[in-house]
Formats: sequence, C-alpha cells, structure tokens
Amino acid sequence: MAGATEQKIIDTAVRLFASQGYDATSVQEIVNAAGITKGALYHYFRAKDDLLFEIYRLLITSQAADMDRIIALGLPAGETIREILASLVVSTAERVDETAVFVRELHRLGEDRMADFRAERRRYHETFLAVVEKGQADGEFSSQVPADTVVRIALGVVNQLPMWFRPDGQKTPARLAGEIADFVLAGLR
Amino acid sequence: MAGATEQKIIDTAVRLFASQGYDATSVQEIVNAAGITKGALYHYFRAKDDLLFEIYRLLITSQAADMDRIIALGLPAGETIREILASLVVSTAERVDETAVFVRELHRLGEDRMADFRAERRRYHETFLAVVEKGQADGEFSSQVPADTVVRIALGVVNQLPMWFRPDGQKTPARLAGEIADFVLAGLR
DNA sequence: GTGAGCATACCGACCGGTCGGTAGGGTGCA
DNA sequence: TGCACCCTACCGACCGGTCGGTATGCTCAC
Repeated sequence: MAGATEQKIIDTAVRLFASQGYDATSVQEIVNAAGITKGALYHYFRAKDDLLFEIYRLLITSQAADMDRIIALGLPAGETIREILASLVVSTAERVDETAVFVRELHRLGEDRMADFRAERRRYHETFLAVVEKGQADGEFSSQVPADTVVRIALGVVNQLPMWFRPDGQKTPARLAGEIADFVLAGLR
Repeated sequence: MAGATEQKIIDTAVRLFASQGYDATSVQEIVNAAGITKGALYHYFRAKDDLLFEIYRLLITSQAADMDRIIALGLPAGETIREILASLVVSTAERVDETAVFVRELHRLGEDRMADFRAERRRYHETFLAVVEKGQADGEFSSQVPADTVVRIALGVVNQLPMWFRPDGQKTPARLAGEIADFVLAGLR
C-alpha cells in the first residue's frame, strides 16, 4: 500500500507528535529524524496537516473494521460488549502513540475533515449504543444507568488509556482488556 | 485575590487554548481578545508558559481541596466514592475548558513543574485508591477487578468529559454525576 | 526523453519576548 | 495646599529567530 519512504514519514511523525505535540514538532525535525529531506516529505504530503489526517484515518479505519467484524458474529450483547472492548483496549495499547496524538490534537482538524470524522465516530458510537440498548431490552443488562452514559464511559476509558498505560509495565494489554471489560459488564448487570 | 486584568487574561487564555490549542494561540491573539496589550500581559506573567501553569494550578488546587474535604467526613467507602466522583464530575463539567486544556497540553509542562504535578496527582490517585481498597477489604466492594484499574477507569472518565459534555445539553452536571457514580459503584459491587 | 522521486536553497509571515516610555494615583514634606 | 517624587499598571513598536511551504533542478529507471 504505502511505500517505504511514506511509511517511514508517518511512523516518525507519530512518534514525534506523541512525545512533543503537533505544533511543537517542526517539519524539519520530522525529516531529520526520518533521515530524509523536506523535498521528499512534500513530495508525498501536500501539507503538515495531511500527516495528522493520515494518522487519524489509519486509526479510525482499523477500529471501525474491528467493530464491524465483531458485530457480524451475532453474539449475545454481553459477549459482544466484551469482545468490542477487549479488541479496542488491545489495539489501543498496541498503538498508544497514535491514540495519544489522536486524542490530543483532534481539535486541529479542519472543518471538512472534522465533519467526516464526526460522522464516522457517530456511527461507531451508535453501533455500540445499540448493543447496550439491546442488552437492556432483553433484560440481560440493568437499565439503572442510561445506555448513552455507559457508552461514553466505556469509550472514554479507552481514549484515556495512553495517559497511563505503559507497554513495559507488568500488566499485559490482554489482561488489562479483560479487567476493563469485567468492570464495565459488572456495572451493566 | 487576582486583579481584574489578570483574571481577564487567564479567562481569555483558557477559552482560546481550549478551542485552538496552546501552540496555535499566539500571545497577540490573547491580548486582542482580552482587549489589552502585550505589555499588560507581560507585566503580570513572565512567559506564555506561566499562563498554562496558572490554569493547571487553579484546577488541581481546587480538586484536591474538594477531595480532602470529603475524605474528612469519614463516610463509608461507597458513599465516599459517590461524593468524590460527584463533586469531581460537577466541577469538571463547570470548567470544561480548563479541563480540556489541562488534559491536552499537560505534556508541555517543563521538568520541574511536571514533577510537582505528578506528585500532586499521585497523592490524589492514592487517596482514591485507598478508599477503594478499604471497601474491598471490608467486603463492601467485590475484589473481582483490581482496585488500581477501577481508579484509572473512574478518573479517566472524568478527564474525557470535556470531549463530549455540552453545558447546553439536556443533562445537568448533577444528573450526569449521579449516573457516573451509579455506574462505577455498580461495577464495584 | 520523460516522469517519479527526491535534494537544496530560499522566502515571507509570524511568533514570543523586550524595552523605552507614559498615565495617573498615592505619599510625604514644606 | 501644593509640589516633588515615585511606583504600579500599562502601551505598542520592534527584534531575532523559526516555521511551513516553494521553486528549481538533478538522477535514474523505463
């Protein structure tokens, strides 16, 4: 798909954006770290913004695909929630840098791209919401806490993950994913 | 405490930082929006960084004070958790801009200030953790999910709040606070 | 030869911060 | 009362430096 140079640019940009922030990272810094030149970067990307957008696109696309795959299995609500959360936590833990950039620099998306992004996020949100509501309607979950609040909480936790998760810590992503899913499901029952 | 001009600078900075980000907001923009001049700003603050730090300081100080007040009441674990979460959610909902800036721009604190901040956050975190652990030891809470994960989840939710909470929405901060506390406590039992 | 894939030199805009100066109110002394 | 003296609050032109982006040209595979 993406050529080697293009991929190297994205990887380097993600790393630098995550550690210093988007604005604090100059284009010169990216090309130096990637071992290329400005000419190469601007050959592949029209503007610095495009780097950010590409990072978002890759992340969102992969998350949405994971969710669709799980929904298609047609499992009961409880198991569906567990699978979605587990896959989301694991993939987020494996890409903390991308997620950190995503959460932190989201606001600098332009109008058009922001609209696209919102549409995609809404779709994700509402798919998740529908599963929770179905579980509540079936009596599998309690209805004490409104479904929309549950979804906000569940997805919010994942977005905050880059703030404290350390890949070199003692807790593996899979184990953490299990704990988070356990907690959310316990709250739902 | 703070003079009118000083307060106006902070308020304006918070608003602009929240909507555009710290780096993307120039000092000139702040002074224009506040109806003052650069001279005035640099009369009260030594550097642009100091604005950020002051925003953090105000937020952290007030949160820590809230928590200490609640702990001092000596309520049972469940009620203590409810009170802490409720007060945190309400105060965060009332200051979404400050919290958004805080979460997003945290990484640009310098070494010294970062160390101060970490110490304060650790204290907050561990006080909360101790309450959860006490509840688990007393048998009031289940021990299925480790206490540290529960604390991460609970505090993570609050930090994510500025991403989706809208002051003009239909849900009041108090109601939302109740729902979040309900959910967390349900997960703990 | 011709277009993709770069390298290099450079541009103009803008940014954080500085600095010499001013307006005006308080204070003390004659 | 009045005037010298100061001090805080504030002004705004300006500076060195950095930034994102561009113009131009070389090279090499086809």
